[in-house]
Amino acid sequence: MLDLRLIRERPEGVARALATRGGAEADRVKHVLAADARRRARVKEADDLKAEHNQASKEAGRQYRGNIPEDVREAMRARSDRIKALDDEIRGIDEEIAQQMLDIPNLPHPSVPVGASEADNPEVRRWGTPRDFTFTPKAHEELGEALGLLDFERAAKLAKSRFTVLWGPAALLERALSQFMLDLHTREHGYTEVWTPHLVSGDTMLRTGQLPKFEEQLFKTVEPDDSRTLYLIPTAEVPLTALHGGEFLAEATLPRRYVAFTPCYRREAGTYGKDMKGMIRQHQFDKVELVKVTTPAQSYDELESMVKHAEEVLRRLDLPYRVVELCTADIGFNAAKTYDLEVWLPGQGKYREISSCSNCEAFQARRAEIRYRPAGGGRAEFCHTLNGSGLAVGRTLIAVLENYQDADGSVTIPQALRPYMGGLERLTALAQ
RNA sequence: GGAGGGGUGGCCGAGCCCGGUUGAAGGCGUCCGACUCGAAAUCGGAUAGGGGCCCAGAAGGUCCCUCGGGGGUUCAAAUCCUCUCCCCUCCGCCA
Repeated sequence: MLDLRLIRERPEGVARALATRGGAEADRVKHVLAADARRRARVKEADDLKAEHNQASKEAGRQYRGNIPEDVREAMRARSDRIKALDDEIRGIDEEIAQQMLDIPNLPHPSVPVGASEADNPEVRRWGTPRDFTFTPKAHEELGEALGLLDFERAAKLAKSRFTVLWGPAALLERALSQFMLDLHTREHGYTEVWTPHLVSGDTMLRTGQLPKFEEQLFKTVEPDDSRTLYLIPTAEVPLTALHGGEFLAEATLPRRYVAFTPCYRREAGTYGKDMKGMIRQHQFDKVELVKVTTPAQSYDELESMVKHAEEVLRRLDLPYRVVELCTADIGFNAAKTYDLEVWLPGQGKYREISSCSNCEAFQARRAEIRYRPAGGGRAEFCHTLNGSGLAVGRTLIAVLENYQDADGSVTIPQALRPYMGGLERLTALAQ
């Protein structure tokens, strides 16, 4: 959520910045502005009336000691009713404003390149050299199925498409990757590991910006009675960021650096036909997620280091990748600035997203009311929140399969993972 | 599922039976000052959040709202009624 005060003070600037994202949200600024003006007029009216009423009420109590004459009562009741009516009206306007505000995306940071589509995302750097294959590298789904390790048919039988069953060493590889990443981030990068609920309330989803706008992307529970429905998390960003919702953090305890391994559940509505083969785009996938809660002053330094932390995973696995900066048209709803990590997939012959690291500035903190108290005293301020994949485990598994495949269809296990796989050096066809 | 207890300011905790002078005692924490070479201890003071208006703005002033959330009673509600959410304890059940 944006700061309403900012909209009030610099409406054209906000509208202009929003327009670079390409959506129609800039128009909402006008509506908010108009509603806000109406609201303030009503609030003033109501407040004046309340001041009068409170004063009179106190005096009446003191003066009549409980025996208030009927005519005085009558007058007071009338005023009380008028106040109630005004409050109702204000509440209506508040809802109108909130509804608009909740759908307005974050403002891109001034450094974010203006662009019209993902084609305008500039490459920041590249690491590693794609391997020179002496044979035609296979796509992971072909490779995995041939080895009997990836099973899409049975997954579809169990659930539907966009699910995968991992057999034997592939399941182990998924687990090894997860643990490798967690160890790296907790032991070397200073993150605290957190285990959270995977089902969260609608309020939590609202706080981190998933609701109300992206409801169709979420899986949710169906409750037998009228009790609250819960949503399956689409990313651990949700529970990790909302962790400190409504809290005041001491500045000395910032930045908070959290890492969580969780499954992620996404409906992938509107992506029919996209990435239908293999396990690139799934309804369920594992991810090691990094989240930071910082002060505004250090949030952009923290973004740079977070990207480095995610990159380190790929470096240790010796997987070629590049870093791109998302342009205004491509950054997500919550983000002010985002870097994507794209790993080289020989089977597709291109770089594919494997991590996305964003600084959301105060956008989520304002929704979730995550504040900090400045060290030198003074009023509490909203924190800045950041999140990044470190990394998407399923896609990392794909990258390992494709980059480490050999001519005979087997796959070499990267050195860094062997300790996590009982010393296993190679994936070969699973006999069964 | 049954029975009971509770949700108050950054934190802890009183107030609720007997509605008004309590936006809220006390403690902790934090900040400022004194003392000190410095610190601790001690002493003095300050310290909820949000919103409106005045002010160019800050400072400051003033008013309004908020005692889990909604609704109600009342001139007046943290205090009474009601619905609801959450937490805790005991019993039962299940893992």
